[in-house]
Amino acid sequence: MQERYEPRSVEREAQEFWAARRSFRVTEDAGRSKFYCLSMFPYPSGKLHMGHVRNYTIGDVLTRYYRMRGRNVLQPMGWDAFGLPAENAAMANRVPPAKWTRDNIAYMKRQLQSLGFALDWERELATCDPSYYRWNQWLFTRLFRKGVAYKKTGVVNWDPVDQTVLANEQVIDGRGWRTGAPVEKREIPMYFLRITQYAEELLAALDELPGWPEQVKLMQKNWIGRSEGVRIGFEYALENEKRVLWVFTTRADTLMGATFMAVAPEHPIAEFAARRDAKARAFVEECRRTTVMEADLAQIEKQGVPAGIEVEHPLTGAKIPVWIGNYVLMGYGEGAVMGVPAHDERDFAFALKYGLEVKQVIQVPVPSEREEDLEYRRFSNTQWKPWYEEKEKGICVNSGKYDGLTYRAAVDAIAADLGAKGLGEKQVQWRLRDWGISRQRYWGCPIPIVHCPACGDVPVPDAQLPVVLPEHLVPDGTGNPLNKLPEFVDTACPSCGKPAKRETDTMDTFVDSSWYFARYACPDQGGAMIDERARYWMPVDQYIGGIEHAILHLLYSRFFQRAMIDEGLYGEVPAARRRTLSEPFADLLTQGMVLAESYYTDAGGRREWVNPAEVSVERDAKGKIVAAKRVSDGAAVVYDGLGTMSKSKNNGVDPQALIEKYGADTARFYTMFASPPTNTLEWSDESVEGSFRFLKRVWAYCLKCRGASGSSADEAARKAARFEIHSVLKQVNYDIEKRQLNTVASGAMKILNALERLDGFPAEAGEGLRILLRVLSPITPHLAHHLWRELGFGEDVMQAAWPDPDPAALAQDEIKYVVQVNGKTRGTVSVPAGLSDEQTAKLAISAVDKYIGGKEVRRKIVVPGKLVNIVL
RNA sequence: GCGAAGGUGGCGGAAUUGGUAGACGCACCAGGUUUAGGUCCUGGCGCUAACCGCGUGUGGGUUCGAGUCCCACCCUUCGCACCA
Repeated sequence: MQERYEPRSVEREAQEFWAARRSFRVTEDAGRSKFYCLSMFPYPSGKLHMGHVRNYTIGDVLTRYYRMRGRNVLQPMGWDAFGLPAENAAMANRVPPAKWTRDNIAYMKRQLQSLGFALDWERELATCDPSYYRWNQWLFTRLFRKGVAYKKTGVVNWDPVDQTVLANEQVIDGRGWRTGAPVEKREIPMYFLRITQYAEELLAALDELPGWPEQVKLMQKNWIGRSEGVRIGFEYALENEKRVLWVFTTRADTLMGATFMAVAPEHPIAEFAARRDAKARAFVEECRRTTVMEADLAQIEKQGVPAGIEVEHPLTGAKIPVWIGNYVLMGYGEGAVMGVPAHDERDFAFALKYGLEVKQVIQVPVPSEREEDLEYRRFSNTQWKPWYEEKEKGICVNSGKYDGLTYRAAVDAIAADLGAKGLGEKQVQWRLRDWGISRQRYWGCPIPIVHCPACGDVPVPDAQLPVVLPEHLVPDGTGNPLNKLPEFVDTACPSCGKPAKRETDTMDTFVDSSWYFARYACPDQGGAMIDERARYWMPVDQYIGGIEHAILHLLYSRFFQRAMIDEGLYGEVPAARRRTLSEPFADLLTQGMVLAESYYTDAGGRREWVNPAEVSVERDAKGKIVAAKRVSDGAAVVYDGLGTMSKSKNNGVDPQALIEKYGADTARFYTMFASPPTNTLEWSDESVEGSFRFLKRVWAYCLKCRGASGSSADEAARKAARFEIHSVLKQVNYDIEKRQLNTVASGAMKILNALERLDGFPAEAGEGLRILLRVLSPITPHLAHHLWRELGFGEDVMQAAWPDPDPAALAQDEIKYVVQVNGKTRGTVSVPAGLSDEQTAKLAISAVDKYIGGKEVRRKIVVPGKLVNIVL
């Protein structure tokens, strides 16, 4: 055994051992309980970052732990390989995206392997391979024929100079990121997936996902956004034709207070008004230009113009003016609202600006005296407070036959009356919209549709799949290069055989990642999307990834899983199994971000970012940071706080450099030890050093232990050491099940501390060391593997069973009690096991005699095995 | 604005059901080995001059006993945001 711990050779040797034995290959085994442990697959951006290391280490620790617990564990890896960065890199370097992507995959795969993850590489997949994406296409054609996929026009960001579609993140301050040209909204035909068909189920099933963080479930709930209300029709006449303007409201009880209508600028009425009236046209035009991002909308002042139309109140027959309002969203409800200024904050602001009537129809119990209500009172000449500032909904007033009704009763009555006239019904509205999957991009999965002048949009038949993406193209920033490739575009109609044009749009890359987890079960399956092996492995038992995917990726995957089940891809699924199988990820762990400090030098207002590794800090006697400077030249640097690692702030830590300096095991140990998995991790080079120091101490202890035997430790000391080690082990086993991996790492440290306190190497030391190496093996697998063999404990620590504490070791002859007087801790006392509470209390009183000082003992509280509280 | 999570030493963080607050580590201090430095080893380390004092964001409460439970408030972070 080497004197010094040399991670490089230890890790190479262990990795060769695993490779030679194909240690991580897994097959289906009906006789064993399966555990599918999955980390979100990476986008092959070039090289691994610390977030990857953290993510994959968490997954690997759990994988190795459950393996040692006897489960049949699958942990695969693959590549989310389509996407925009490859096109950008291609433009910058004039390299085809395919080559750039595959080079990156090769490099990052070596990095992952150097970290020693227990991955079954025989299941590796990349979404840019035709063998993978053909099944995107295959499923799409199925869904298209069923109507779950369909075509309609959708709004995109259009760069008029490059003649190309921009992603939201490519629009900066309303301008194209490359050209600086003002971005336009443009309507183009797109393909959609009818995720709304599953809205009800996707929402309801969230309540049956105990393994998901509440936060994520809530975000999904809000995203799906179910609300109950009433759809109300307002009749009007236009060009001698009777029409109805429909609105949706959750507050039908305020219908009697509607004094105007507001429609979205994209609403047919607005478009009609724009054709007829110059002012309306100008307003609609301006709205189209102003913004693409919906979030900005909230900041803009409410504005509108009259549409020149009046509608009829469905209950009173009163004439109500219609306005075009910039605050009305076309994409929600009917794209039109009834304006009830007295009881809606937005309607009120709008009415205030344009002098529209305010009519109170709800009475709220407690009048408000608050300052901000005064203006309102002056305006409306009433003595009450707008309902939206109240928690209660109030009762109807000024509402004729509805006066006195509460919210629920009023909504029911009004809905019934509207229903009788055919001008309203109760309705459930969803915020969730259908998923537009068309991307006017080259580096993605081609949408398998052929446009035929005679037959229309024809899905490509199975026999002609996959529609292979040509890989030699280099985009130049002026639109999708597929459009300029006649051999791709020009084809024959699969239906009639006449000349036709192939669709050149590709799919949103979220499609690729919505089912990859199922494909890992059977990546070699050439004849089907998935096979019976997916039935064995699905659902994923533990999914691990970033919170940034809390909504889209996870929601789309939940949708896809259901669509795939409904397509019969999992065969006949009994109802009970359907519930568990529909949710692709039974347990979800969202790991926190990796943060680092950033520093800059300030030379005349110009910041130069200095890498934290090049900064030395000065501390006072208590360890507080008082100053910082750059090591190379002593220049003073300014601390800029913690943030995500980024190139712009020059505060990144390169995993590769870390591995080269300390080894993979230190990188793994540190990322586990520094912080609980779900918290942010604040990077500290000194703390990395501390983790390395611990691994060196483990090595040194094993080195000493190896040749030695015998001990001067007495029986009590040996027993105490054994008690401590097994106590720590009990805690470790509890912690790992609850995914608190930082305390698992510190538990390993505690075991080593206990071993080092023990003189010599009695049998208890050997036992403790076996426990230590097994506890360490998921976190630092190379080190544990090497030492396990060096000490002759066995051939392969991974094959050893995970340790459980020995109840005999945890049994004590004497129990230490904490003694409190009046609730304050005043000492401890050792009590032989098996004494009565009364006897224990007597011993406790004698131990803290001087705090009692002859006063009367009024009560004695004994918590068995823990403490005694003497109340005077 | 709405929603969620969280405030514990100089720092990261521990503390199953209320039961010795600060485990484990970093930083810092002292000593030792080596000595050019680092490595390595030993000890100390919430505040306080000290205590039988004070301490888990602030103020109340429940309890023999509160970081943990209840009420009110303050602050931070994250998510959503004109969704009718």
